[in-house]
Amino acid sequence: MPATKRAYHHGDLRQALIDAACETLRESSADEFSLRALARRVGVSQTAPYRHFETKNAVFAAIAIEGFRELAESLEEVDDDNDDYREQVVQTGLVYIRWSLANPEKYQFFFDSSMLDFGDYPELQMAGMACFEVLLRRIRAGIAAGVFVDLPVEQLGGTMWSSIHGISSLLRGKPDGIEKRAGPVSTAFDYLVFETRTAVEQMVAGILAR
Amino acid sequence: MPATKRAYHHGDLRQALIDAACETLRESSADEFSLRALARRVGVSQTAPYRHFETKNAVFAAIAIEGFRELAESLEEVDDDNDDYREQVVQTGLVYIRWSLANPEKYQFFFDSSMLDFGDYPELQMAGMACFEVLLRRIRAGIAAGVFVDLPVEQLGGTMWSSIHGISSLLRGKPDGIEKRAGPVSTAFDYLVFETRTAVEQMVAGILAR
DNA sequence: GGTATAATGTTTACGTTGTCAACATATCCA
DNA sequence: TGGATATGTTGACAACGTAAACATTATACC
Repeated sequence: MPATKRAYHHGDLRQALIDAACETLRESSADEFSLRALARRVGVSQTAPYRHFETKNAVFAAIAIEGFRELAESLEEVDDDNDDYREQVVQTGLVYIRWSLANPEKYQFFFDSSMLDFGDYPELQMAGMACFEVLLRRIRAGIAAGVFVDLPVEQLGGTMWSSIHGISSLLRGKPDGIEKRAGPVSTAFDYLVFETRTAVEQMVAGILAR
Repeated sequence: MPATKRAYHHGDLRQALIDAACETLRESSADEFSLRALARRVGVSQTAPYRHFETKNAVFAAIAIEGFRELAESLEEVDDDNDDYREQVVQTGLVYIRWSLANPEKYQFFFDSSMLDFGDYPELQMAGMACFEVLLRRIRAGIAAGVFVDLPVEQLGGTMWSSIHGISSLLRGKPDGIEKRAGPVSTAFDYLVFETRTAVEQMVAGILAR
């Protein structure tokens, strides 16, 4: 199937829908998102999307899957060709947070069960696990090297992922850079200003061998 | 306005709507929530809710406000009439997590900007801040006592709140008790089993004076 | 190459939703 | 007591998710 547009058949409607959906979700919130408006935006009939997605939520699932894969790629780019496991995990956290803030339209579906039931999308589960594995791998190396406390990697991984996700979640919607950035998502919480890097370092400090 | 039901006027429709909405939200997800169904459930006409809430989202805001106040109450119940500030903060975290898991229908709105723009509801901002203040107060005491690192309380508070929220968020929807509990929200992540208390202790360890 | 069949698109239709306007009834205060 | 105000109902509208029936294009096999 060539990439050129045809009059009737689109060419790659599925990906076009995902891309347009992401654009829409950058402009307005997910609960105002409409499949019909998406179809209009792409220039197809209102039921055309149903040839590629079973339901509206399946579009969200596809976006989340794409997101997990892109995030995994970003996490892989962190240099782990050295012995500073502490710094590796700090960097992994910072890249995670940076990515989540740069791609909120995808990240919002990662852990929001009100929109998406992961159980309905096995591919989504796999993509999420693969992403998490990158973090686990680095923590595992750090445990083996005696840098982190000698507990099951799942325990330390759970602590770290929770913490990092917590920051991403609370910072969502904030406009400034992440080096110095307002706290929770609401403007009312703006008096709570903290440095992201320091926060991540404190989180990692919690799992260091003592 | 007496509490008895009248034929035409309800008595306390506003609270009845909030309560029924919470029940509904325990049974199904927020994106299937319908104002009309809510009205039906309470036994009033489909536009009656508009005498008490400007929009559907205002119902969510009211639920979140009620939630923040209840959570603040729970957090206050933690014993802080002692000098063990580390344990105080650990307990605060555990109570927070426990409450969030026991009241997911309210907690889901606390930081989900796709459902709720805090900027639209100043009362919601205030309620959230009041909640967070309880944690800040205990951290502040710990800093003064030299138990936690000497950094701005907003910094440590940000780290702790993010971390704790992260756990709550990832554990949402899990059925088991929190002492030993599966990880992220999806079943696919169930291989990631970690102990909540240990995780919170590790998080607090990250802000201890060294 | 020509044709059956599958893939992909459109039109039409239905029931539900959020919300507005107009109207009805109950409560409260002068 | 009566008029203002709070609170309820009825009816209407446009938008939505999605199913069914139909149209067009691509593909696979002879």
